[in-house]
Amino acid sequence: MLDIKLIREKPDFVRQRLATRGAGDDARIDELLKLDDQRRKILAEVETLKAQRNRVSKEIGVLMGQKKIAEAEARKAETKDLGDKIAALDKEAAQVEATRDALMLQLPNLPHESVTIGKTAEDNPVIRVHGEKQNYAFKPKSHVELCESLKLVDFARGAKLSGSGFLLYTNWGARLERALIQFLLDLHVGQHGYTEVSPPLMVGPHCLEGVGQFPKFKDQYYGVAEGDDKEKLGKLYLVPTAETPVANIHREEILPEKSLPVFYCAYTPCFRGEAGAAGVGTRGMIRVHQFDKVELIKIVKPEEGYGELEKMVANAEKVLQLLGLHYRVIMLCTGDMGFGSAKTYDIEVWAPGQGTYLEVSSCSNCEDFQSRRMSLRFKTEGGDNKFPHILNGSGTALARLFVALVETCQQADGSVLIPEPLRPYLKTDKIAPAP
RNA sequence: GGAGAGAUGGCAGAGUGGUUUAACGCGCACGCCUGGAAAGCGUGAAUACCCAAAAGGUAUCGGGGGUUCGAAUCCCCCUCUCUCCGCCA
Repeated sequence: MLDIKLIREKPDFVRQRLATRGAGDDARIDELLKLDDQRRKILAEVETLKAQRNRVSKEIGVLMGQKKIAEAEARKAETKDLGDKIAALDKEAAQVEATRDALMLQLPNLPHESVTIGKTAEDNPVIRVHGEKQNYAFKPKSHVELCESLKLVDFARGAKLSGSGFLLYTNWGARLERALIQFLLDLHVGQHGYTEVSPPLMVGPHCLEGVGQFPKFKDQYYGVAEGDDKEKLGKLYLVPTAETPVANIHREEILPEKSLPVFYCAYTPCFRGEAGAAGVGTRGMIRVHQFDKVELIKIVKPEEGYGELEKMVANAEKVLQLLGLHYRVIMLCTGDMGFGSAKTYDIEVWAPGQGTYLEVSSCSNCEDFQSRRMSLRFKTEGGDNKFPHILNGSGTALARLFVALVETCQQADGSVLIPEPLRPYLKTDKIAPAP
């Protein structure tokens, strides 16, 4: 959520920054300014009336204490209609405020000034490249072939259970997935200073709203567990990413300044509807409805936000470096960035069997956009309350890391050679076809 | 799932319709006192919003609604916590 004061004071600046995303939000800014003005006028009026009522009520109390009943009754009659006026204005103010707030929730974050202006993914600049595409003495197979021949994933039976886009990992495939999760958690917790958390996999709508996934992308997520009484319990949603529960851990809190920065690391499965997305339903593991991910979250002071973003990207890159995978880091241009982000880097790993780069990590600084939405603040030593920057990054997404790993490490004989750092976790150095 | 109890400031805890402007205490910050500290004394200290600012005002006693001139207090609904029973990985 943007700062209403910023919109009030610098509407042209806000309009101009929003325009770099490619959406015309001018009408909405105008509407917001109008509603904001209305609300303030009503408030000024109703608060004056309330002050008057409070004063009279107190006087009546004093008269009652002095047993001057007749006088008290007279004052009561005098102020009888004050309450009706107040109730009407209160209602009006609440309506205007609700409309204003609903509109506020729909406005995306302002891109940071360092972000490249652009429209689509083609405008995303490549920031750096690590390693290079390997040469194979044979034609590298796709992960689908490798998974079938090595019996790592049973695509057909996964689809039988839950439809296309759901994976049944089997035998060494299941073990590789588990080994990767463990490897990633140990790396970030042991080497990079994150604290591991294991959050609920279902969250209320307020958490999705807090990180900016609601209200705009409501049909992307799986709603479940409506409970006995739908009206009563409301809906819970399967987490689309660990960011949703973990970034919300300190919602509606005021943290002491000395408790910052907070670094969290969490493994969860991620559930996504992927409604209308290209590639769902095709074979393979590139785009699925459920995948595993290890997520990194940072809550930091505003002045540290962008420094910490660079470190977070480096933490995610370390994963690929240790596994010996070729990748590149790109910056998302203004038109391609997510709703809540002010600046985003994507890490794309090379998958030789696919002949493409796959996005395995997305690291964003949302600045105070999310902390405003969830009302998370910290108190400075000077006693001021401020909104911290909240950062999120994948470290990394698993299904695609799995793909890049088996495709990159495949051998001429059809086996997959396990990278050194992963061997203690998988307890083998090679996955070979059954004889 | 059943029964009961509860939710008040950083903590603890009074407060059953009107000087409550939320007592008393502990803890915290600052000041006085002191060689320095403790004790003692004094002052301050929540969150959001309105107002250009200051002064001031409004709201908030788990959340929402109601009664009333006036609600922490009375009524209704909800959420959460604790105890006991049942069920259960």
